[in-house]
Amino acid sequence: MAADIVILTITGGEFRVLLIERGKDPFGGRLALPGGFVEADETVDDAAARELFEETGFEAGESLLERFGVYSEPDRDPRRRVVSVAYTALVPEPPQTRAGGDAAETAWVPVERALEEPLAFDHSRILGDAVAHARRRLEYTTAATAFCPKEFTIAELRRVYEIVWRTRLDPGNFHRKVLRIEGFLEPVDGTTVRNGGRPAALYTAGPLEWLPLPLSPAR
Amino acid sequence: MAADIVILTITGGEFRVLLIERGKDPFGGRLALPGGFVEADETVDDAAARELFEETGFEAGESLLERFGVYSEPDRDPRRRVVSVAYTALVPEPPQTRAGGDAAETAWVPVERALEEPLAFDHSRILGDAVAHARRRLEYTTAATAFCPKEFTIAELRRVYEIVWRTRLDPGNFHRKVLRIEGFLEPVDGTTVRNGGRPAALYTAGPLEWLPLPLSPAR
DNA sequence: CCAAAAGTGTTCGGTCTACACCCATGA
DNA sequence: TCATGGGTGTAGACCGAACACTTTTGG
Repeated sequence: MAADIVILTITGGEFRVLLIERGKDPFGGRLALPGGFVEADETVDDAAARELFEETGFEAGESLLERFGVYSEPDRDPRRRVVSVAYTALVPEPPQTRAGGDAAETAWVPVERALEEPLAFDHSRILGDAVAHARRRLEYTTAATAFCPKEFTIAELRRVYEIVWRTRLDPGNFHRKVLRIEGFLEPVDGTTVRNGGRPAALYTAGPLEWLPLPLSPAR
Repeated sequence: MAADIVILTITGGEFRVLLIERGKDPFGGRLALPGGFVEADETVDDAAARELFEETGFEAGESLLERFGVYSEPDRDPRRRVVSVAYTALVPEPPQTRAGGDAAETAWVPVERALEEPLAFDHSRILGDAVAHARRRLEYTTAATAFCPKEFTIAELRRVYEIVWRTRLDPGNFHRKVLRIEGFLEPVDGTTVRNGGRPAALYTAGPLEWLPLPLSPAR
């Protein structure tokens, strides 16, 4: 039993995933997803949270950690049978990745590029499923706020959707649309000018999890 | 590694789940979800499909079989550690349950009642999660057609939503709403009067999986 | 003053709700 | 002919897209 984790973030205007360069065979030199075995006294969720912390320093509560798949083909690991539970973690900003633990090289790779590259094991398939899952989650749930810092502006939230969906959204309409959804955003005092222009109001994520209607580009 | 399966259907105007009375301890005499261990040469999905067939005679393709959870608390089975992957199967009509295999008693229990009753192991929690999952799936996907026979009328489909959501839907509006969603329903020749009144047109499920907008009761 | 980003107003067209009404069968 | 459920028409409320416009900052 193992937990593999697809850690996604947005930096430099790009949608990125954290990959590790494998040192040893099998697949030595290839990029792979972070992951590890489940210990005897922990749940699979615990193992995923532990793995996330080891790689990024984020506690589970500071990110959106969600199981999305189970990979159990008997020969997916050439050495022996390993059933893997796969998770996505949506994290706010790539704090410099800690080159600790396994001492392997880690890198935030743009998702587009990672999808083209052949990864170790069946990780290409897992990554593809994870990205599809994340895009759908943004559509139906409030998951997008997990990519933002604790306090964020509506425009920053909009940019998350624009980058993940590769679309353009009308700033004015988006503004009203998200504010009308009760429980999505909670206002906080203060404004910021960190994006230039007129000072923008700050918000935090509200308690709502499922959107009452999809936030998709159009109908 | 085990697969537990929450087999849901609609009969007699009620939302029901297939439960098995356990013969042996632990939890002898209690009701439990069907389930079994994963063999060395199969995937977890295979194990779930096999279990479904053993209990109901349905092939995986004739139902909507979906993984929705992983239960891995180290002490969830008092005998030894068992990590269980949980599935929902939405099936059309309860063909008489085959009292084969384990020779245990099986019963289609109304979901409301099953949720109140204490089940074996952590199966009450699994059932609760499964029902919540199924209700949400009906909202966002075309899953409801899995409860209908191969050819069904729009009113039959409407009744699925009404029963699972415990609501009333306007027949006329529902009719137009689902027909307008491209890929949801495909017309077939012929009509039926099996529900009385004016003959109703027949449809089959189309290729669409995710609805472009939630089919919820109202906004 | 200008550029840039935030946020508001307004118009137009489509969609949903509610409910009236017609249709096609069996009894 | 009536009861029953299938299906269509329609008016009004509501909502979303498009886009013009105002606001508030930094340079």
